[in-house]
Amino acid sequence: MEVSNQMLHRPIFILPRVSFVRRNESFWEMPRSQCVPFCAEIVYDDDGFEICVGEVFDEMPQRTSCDDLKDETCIMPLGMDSVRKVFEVLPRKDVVSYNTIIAGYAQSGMYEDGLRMVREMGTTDLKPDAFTLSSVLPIFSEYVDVIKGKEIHGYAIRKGIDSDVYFGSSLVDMYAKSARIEDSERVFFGLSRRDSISWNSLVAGYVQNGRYNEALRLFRQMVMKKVRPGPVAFSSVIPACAHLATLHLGKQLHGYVLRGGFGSNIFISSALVDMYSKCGNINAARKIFDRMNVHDEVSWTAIIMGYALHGFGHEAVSLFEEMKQQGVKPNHVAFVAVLTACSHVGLVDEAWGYFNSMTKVYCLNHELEHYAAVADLLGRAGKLEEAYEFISKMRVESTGSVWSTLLSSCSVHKNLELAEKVAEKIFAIDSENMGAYVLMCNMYASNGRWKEMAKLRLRMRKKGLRKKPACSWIEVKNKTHGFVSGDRSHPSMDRINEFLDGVMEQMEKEGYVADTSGVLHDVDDEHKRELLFGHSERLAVAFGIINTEPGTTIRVTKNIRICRDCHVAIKFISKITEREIIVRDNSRFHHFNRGSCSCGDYW
DNA sequence: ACAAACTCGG
Repeated sequence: MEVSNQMLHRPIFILPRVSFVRRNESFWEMPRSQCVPFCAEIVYDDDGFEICVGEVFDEMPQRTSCDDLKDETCIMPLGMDSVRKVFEVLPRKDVVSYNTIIAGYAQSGMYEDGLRMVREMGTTDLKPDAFTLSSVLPIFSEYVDVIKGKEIHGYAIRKGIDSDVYFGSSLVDMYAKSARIEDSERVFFGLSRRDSISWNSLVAGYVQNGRYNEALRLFRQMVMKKVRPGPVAFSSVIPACAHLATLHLGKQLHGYVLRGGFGSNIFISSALVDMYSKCGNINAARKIFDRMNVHDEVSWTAIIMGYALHGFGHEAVSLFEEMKQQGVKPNHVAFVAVLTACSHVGLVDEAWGYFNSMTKVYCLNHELEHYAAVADLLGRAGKLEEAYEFISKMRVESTGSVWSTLLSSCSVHKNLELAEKVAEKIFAIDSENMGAYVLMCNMYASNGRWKEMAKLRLRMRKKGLRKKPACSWIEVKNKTHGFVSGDRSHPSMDRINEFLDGVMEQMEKEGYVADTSGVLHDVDDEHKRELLFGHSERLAVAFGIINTEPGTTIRVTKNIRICRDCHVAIKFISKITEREIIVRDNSRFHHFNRGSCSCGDYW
């Protein structure tokens, strides 16, 4: 097989950072009888985590020793060279000895050698069996070579070994890693026997393809079928909670993990750190991080990114320094995290230092993500021209998305002239970039340039592009409620409006003036204000307040950036109702408390 | 045979 450089550096699938929990598909809306809780809630105190006893305690997995052993015992593996020497002097080679050496090569990442052995095996009378093929398939998952993978699948069908459990799991994984999740499903549901690894393969596959709801649903099915999830299952499924920002599910999984005795597994702990921070609880994330025995670059990155997301850039930067001090070498993801942290608080000089140290000290290439982070940083800091120059001179091919960040900065800093220039760049690369159309429409609207706006809208319509609705969601009593901007179909709509009207009066007394500049429509101010009041984040916040005890923290997640006026309004609401309100938009958290926001209005 | 972190924009 020919392996080009490009194949080795295959692109990672680009997945949405936040997914909306589809109302009809979320499984926590299943009838109570079908709903087996993973365990009771976690309780926090100063000493750490306590678990309440749940109703299905007896069903919980007991501590499995092998996982903990792996971390503590040091087994010196034989190098592949020695294995090869032993293999070569074998007087009689059979399928088993071939399988052993092929698996050895595949697991040590020596793919070419592995494949060579398969070919060599073909020249003898020996025929590859299910074990051979399960070792070979991961090679093609790694290369995302679905054509080769399918050849093997076909061969297995002819040999009648395609329903083998071992082989089936590799096959599910191979299709999933090649972004063909439907094929994974087909294979999985066609298996005559499934073990915990086959279940895990599909759960992990769903997560890798951004199908988080499906992943959670399958995980639940697995638990209900009494297939006990092991450590690998948890490290696959917890990220799904992180992406969906479903804190209560994540907490339940955490409880399950502790009971199963997987608490010291570094994969799971890192996933939990990430989950808690993405769900808005940075303190819990820190607590788990501090309790870990060892930290690798992944766990450091998770906590650094967590602080970055929450706007604590200085904390993030000092953790990055601490990581280096402890001898953990930052990789390119760690740099993405620290640059993001700088960008969220405007640490321009520090960011340049890190950006330059990547190539000069750590021999890491600047990748698109790093350029994007710096471009974003410059844009947010108002250095629009500098950002423009920077992106133009990038040493990787620029994408519409990097320009989009700048376009957004132009809109924040109200620079229409540059915005038009940037928008043209975007449309040249990607003529169907929705974000750019929407932002430009917004900018024309706020400048009262209705004619240009109408022209742009016509262009959009001709291309058949439609604006994706903004939506927000909130968990109340273990149920997720979604709100779409302007959508009045929620059963509690009357109470929500009543609440908002009441709070509005007080807000105006305290000096709130609606900022209607962000409203896209050419309508009078009164109507604009009404539109603002239909914004999804406001509906979700209001719903949360009227349905929870006084003093409860409100956590809302939104699929796009929080609107400027809503940001002001929620500050007032937090003061008037004496609530802490945490809004997660697509790029960060806003902690509203006593009339101010943790972002310091820098976003 | 299955596992953790990844920028920005709408």
